[in-house]
Amino acid sequence: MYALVDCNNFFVSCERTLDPELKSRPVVVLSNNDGCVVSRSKEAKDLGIPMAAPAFKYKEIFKKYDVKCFSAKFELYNHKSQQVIDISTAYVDKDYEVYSIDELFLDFKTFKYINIYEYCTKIKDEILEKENIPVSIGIAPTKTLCKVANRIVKDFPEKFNGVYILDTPEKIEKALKWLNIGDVWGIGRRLAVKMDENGVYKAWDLLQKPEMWVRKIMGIHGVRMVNELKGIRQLELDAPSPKKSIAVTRSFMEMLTKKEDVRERVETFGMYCSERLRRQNTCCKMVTVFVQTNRFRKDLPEYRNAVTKILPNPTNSSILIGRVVNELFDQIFKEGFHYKKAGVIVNDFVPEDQRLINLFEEDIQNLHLPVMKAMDAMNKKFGKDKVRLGSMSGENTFGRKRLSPEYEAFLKKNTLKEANFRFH
DNA sequence: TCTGGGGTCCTAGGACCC
DNA sequence: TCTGGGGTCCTAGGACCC
Repeated sequence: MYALVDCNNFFVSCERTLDPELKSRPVVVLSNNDGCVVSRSKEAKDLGIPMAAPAFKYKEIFKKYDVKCFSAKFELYNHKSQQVIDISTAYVDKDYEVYSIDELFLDFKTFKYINIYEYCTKIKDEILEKENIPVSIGIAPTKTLCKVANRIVKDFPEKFNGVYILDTPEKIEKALKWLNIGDVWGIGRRLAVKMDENGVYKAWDLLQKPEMWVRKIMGIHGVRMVNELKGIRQLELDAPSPKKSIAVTRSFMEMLTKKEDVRERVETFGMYCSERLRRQNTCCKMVTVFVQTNRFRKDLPEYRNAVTKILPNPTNSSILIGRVVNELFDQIFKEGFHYKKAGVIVNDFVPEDQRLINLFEEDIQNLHLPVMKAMDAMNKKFGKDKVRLGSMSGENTFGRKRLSPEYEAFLKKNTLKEANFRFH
């Protein structure tokens, strides 16, 4: 059996660990620029605030019901995430997969004589007691069914007390006849529409369709999904793997019109990409830069463009990537537009020590690397962006509201102790 | 006035090889 | 009139996830 440990409205729960007053009140966490709702407490969900709701459209509701709003604090969430991972994985040794910032799978294949339900209840209780984070645990023979079990826990809180196990064909059938097809893991908006058009409303209905049909409509994913729902394992635990692409992209609080302002932003994004490359000891062979205007402002001229360069030599030097970013930026920037968003994406990675060097180009990556690593070490010790390149302003042009005293204290305590995290 | 950010995988089609 | 057969690699776009 697998178990899926899933933190309940994770970012909101993290906020509640800083301020117990928030308990049982409506709380939401907002994205960058305080633009969208990205986490909602149960009370906020009950008010009808949807996921990804633009905050400005819900101002009235926030005010009327005194919904507490917070800007996202990723240092905190990553830290809490690691605590939850540490507690959970102590129960299974090596058989786990960190699936996202708030979810992990545990594998109980080597546990023959324990009561998994009781065991998971202990995990849940320990996380709540030590970290003050409520979690739901779904147990089942396949990952996809774990998702179903987890859903059941969340939808019937008074009935299942945080843990549910799908361990018999009868329970599985009942669950699949209950679950809407759109809520199956792997069915997104597009597929949900197609399913509806073909009379597939519940997860169970999908199992009644011929394999050829599933294959045609959904591809190989669909065939695997059906088997997983039947309890036949198709998805194993994935080992942690280095990333295949890294992106740093931001919307700006205010639209930018000056070329040099936008340039400063993309250069900074390039440096963050370089830092993350060095953190996993890889170099990239491709760099992409994009810029775009505000797609919601139909009254202003729209422009979006992106350009990619294949590097002569793989690198993770902030200086070299910065140069490329500059060059690409000059190619696509056009005067006369109001820019709202920009980003840098790097991909096509090779390990730092296995680079193939172009015969005809000078290779200066190795000259830069010691300086870069020294910079990284200092920033790790003294805090993000303390040592930076001259082209970075060191200021974020996106807004984050004033931080609470509890959070300032948290940051201070954790400056020297970088949370060991990995974005999914 | 105000609309997030960061990933992965699959597939079809084109370019190219012998 | 008749126009092979079998591959690989790359890319863009679409779908999904959190």
